[in-house]
Amino acid sequence: MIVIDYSDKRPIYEQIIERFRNLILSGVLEDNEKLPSVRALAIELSINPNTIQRAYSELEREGFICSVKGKGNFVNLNKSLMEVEQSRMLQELKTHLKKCKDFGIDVSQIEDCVKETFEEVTR
Amino acid sequence: MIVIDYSDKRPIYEQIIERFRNLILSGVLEDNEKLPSVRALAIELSINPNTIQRAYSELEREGFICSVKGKGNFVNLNKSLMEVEQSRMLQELKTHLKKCKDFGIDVSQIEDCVKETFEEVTR
Amino acid sequence: MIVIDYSDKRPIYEQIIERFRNLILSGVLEDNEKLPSVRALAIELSINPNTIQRAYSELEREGFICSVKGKGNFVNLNKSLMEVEQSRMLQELKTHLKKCKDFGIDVSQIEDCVKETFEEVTR
Amino acid sequence: MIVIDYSDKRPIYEQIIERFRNLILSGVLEDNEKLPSVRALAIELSINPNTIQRAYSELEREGFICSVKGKGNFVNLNKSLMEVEQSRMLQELKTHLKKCKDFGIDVSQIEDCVKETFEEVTR
DNA sequence: GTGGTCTAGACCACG
DNA sequence: GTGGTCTAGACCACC
Repeated sequence: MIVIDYSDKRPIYEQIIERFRNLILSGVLEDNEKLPSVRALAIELSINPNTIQRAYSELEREGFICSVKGKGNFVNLNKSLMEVEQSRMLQELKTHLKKCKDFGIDVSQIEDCVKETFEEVTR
Repeated sequence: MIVIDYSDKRPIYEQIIERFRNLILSGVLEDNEKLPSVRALAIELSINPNTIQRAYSELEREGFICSVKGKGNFVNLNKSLMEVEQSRMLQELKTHLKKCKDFGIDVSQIEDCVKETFEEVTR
Repeated sequence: MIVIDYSDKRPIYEQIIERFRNLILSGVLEDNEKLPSVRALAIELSINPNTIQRAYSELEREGFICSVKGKGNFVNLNKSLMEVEQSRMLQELKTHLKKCKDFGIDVSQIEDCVKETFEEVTR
Repeated sequence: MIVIDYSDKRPIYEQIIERFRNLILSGVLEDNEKLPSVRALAIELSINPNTIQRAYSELEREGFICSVKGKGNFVNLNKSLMEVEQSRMLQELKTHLKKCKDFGIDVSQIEDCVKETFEEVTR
């Protein structure tokens, strides 16, 4: 479920955070579903439990999961969170597009990209 | 011309690199144009000259500028470099679009974004 | 009567203790009134009976309830306990007010707060 | 400047956070002032640098300080932050007052408390 | 068993 | 010298 890319320059805990965020927002992990325990995941990924702990804490702070002492960590999906996240992504996309424009990339190339990505849905 | 954002978590030298790269690729800095000297820029931004030096070295390594001993650093724009950069950006865009799709963002919203950005060109 | 808030970071048993303390001190639960049995409450809240037991034990130790073997747990309201509790709350309030002052909050704002809260009594 | 209370049940890092928050919001630490370095403070308080680091990270996340790699941590006071914090405190106060009311504490006692606290200002 | 905190000590990137 | 990340191993409270 989770893969660590050691060639990635970002810290491990951040990779884990992003991965879970995606799994939750894309619906792979359902609401209230239990996440692997701190220790179990640490062993599975052969990394230190502290690193997992840190990732989970951050995810809880962001409202993606809910951690209950003695019980575990649970997915905490709520609509408003998804909306916030989506608008954040669109904002990022705009910045990116602006940069593409500045670099002289043509609209048609962008549109091809979009088509290509979203046609995969119909497959 | 160059602004440092201390709230930005990226290292200063990287901010400078990205800024120059953009200025060059977007055509604001013309081919063979002289860049500010290491010392002058360091004073202007009130940062360590080593940091500027590091940015310039990296830019030279990437082929964006050309450093001439005793004379200064000069923009070194060449076509193939631009093409490489453009294809890199499109690749990044694809990754981003894929993520948008996973998060349930609609194609129409993306298309609106694209239109919005590129209509600014005609203004 | 009792609600558990899993997003609350305090342990469950403490939430239960506080809730009962409030119910007793505010007079909702009358003197000598019988509390729900450990097992019944555990089932109702779908939590471990041990947790309820721990809360009841603590409440007994503090003198708020009285546990009678084979019969159940009963509210044990006595005047001195209320006075102790009230002075503790006033002490807490003072600490809080001190902090408000340090943060530059004006007296008038505090007074408005007080009025607002206690006017509700007359409704 | 910072004192750790080991009898306090809250974690050390939280005590440090709260202390700095107060020092900043009450104006003892001025804007852009440099905080003690992670290691220096750790030695001074004879605790682990990681614990200080955690406190500083949290303070940065909350927007109270700004940490710059290789330079240090700096106070980052902005008005909106203070307003948010003040309204948060008033909200807390309301909750507290509500509880006092429920426990049968008289308005006059509260008002005495308020007077007592704010008269100290004129001393 | 679970999560949460802390220590000790190491390594890295940055300025 | 600065902050940031990670590991190893420990202890605690909770359920």
